[in-house]
Amino acid sequence: MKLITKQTDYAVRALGYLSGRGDTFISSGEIARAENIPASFLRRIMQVLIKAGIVAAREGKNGGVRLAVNPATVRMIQLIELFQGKIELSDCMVRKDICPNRRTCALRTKIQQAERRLFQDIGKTRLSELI
Amino acid sequence: MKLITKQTDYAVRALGYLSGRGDTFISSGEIARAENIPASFLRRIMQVLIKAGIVAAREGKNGGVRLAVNPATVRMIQLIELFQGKIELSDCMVRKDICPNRRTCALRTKIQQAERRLFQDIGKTRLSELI
DNA sequence: TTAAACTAATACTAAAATGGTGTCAGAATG
DNA sequence: CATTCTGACACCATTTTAGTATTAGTTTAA
Repeated sequence: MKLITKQTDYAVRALGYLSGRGDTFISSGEIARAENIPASFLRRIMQVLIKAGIVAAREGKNGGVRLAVNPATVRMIQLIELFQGKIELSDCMVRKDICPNRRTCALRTKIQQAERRLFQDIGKTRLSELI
Repeated sequence: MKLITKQTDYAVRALGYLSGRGDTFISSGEIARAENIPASFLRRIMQVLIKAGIVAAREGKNGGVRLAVNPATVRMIQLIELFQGKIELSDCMVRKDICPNRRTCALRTKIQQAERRLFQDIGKTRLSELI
């Protein structure tokens, strides 16, 4: 059971790398080499970050990517949801039909409690705190 | 992203059912019907619980399963690890070679914090609290 | 003005995890 | 001895995750 997939992990590392490089555009290739991430995989990851507005891209030679926001405004929960989808915990919260005694399902309550905590802990952590 | 898979979910529901039935042996089939769980799937799940010593089985006609331990001693973390494996969070904690700057990896620290909390919240929850 | 170094977009494949089924054997019971 | 169970697996389908590749288009610099 993994809480953080490679995509999220790679994204954090790439963003960390970028945050140390100011305003200059860095190529995905350079990041991939430096952080030991498969290059084409990282490119796809970058495109997600670009569409999310977290990094900005510049095409062409000497192009690349750079942070588009202050690292203090990027939260782990945003990255996790971007690459792993919303935290669902268990189907019984999503597909309400499958749990016969849903109303009194105590597991559900417990799990929701845990969810709230998880949001507090890794969720609200800012990218700036990681670098 | 899911914290609880169906196997774990089914296991909890089955154990909940058993906990209301005292010392008599109940067939997997009956539990499956009552809790709306695919029968053969539940059978496989029960075998795991049996091997883990959480339920005891009796073969043959009028056989079945029953709780082998006090529900208060069964913790969610045990069930999660049984069916979903240990909580690993990210590879950078497991395969120490892949993260180049592991020593100062701040994500690692944060994630470990979250892990501890997660253990407290759903992990240490007792089966008896869920039923 | 063209080659080189980039991103954009997306299709594709491989591997692993998850969810679910089926079967054959053997034990207990009535 | 037929029925109702578990034991022990092998098998399959689907989804998720990881990773590769390809074609097109943009920018720059020689």
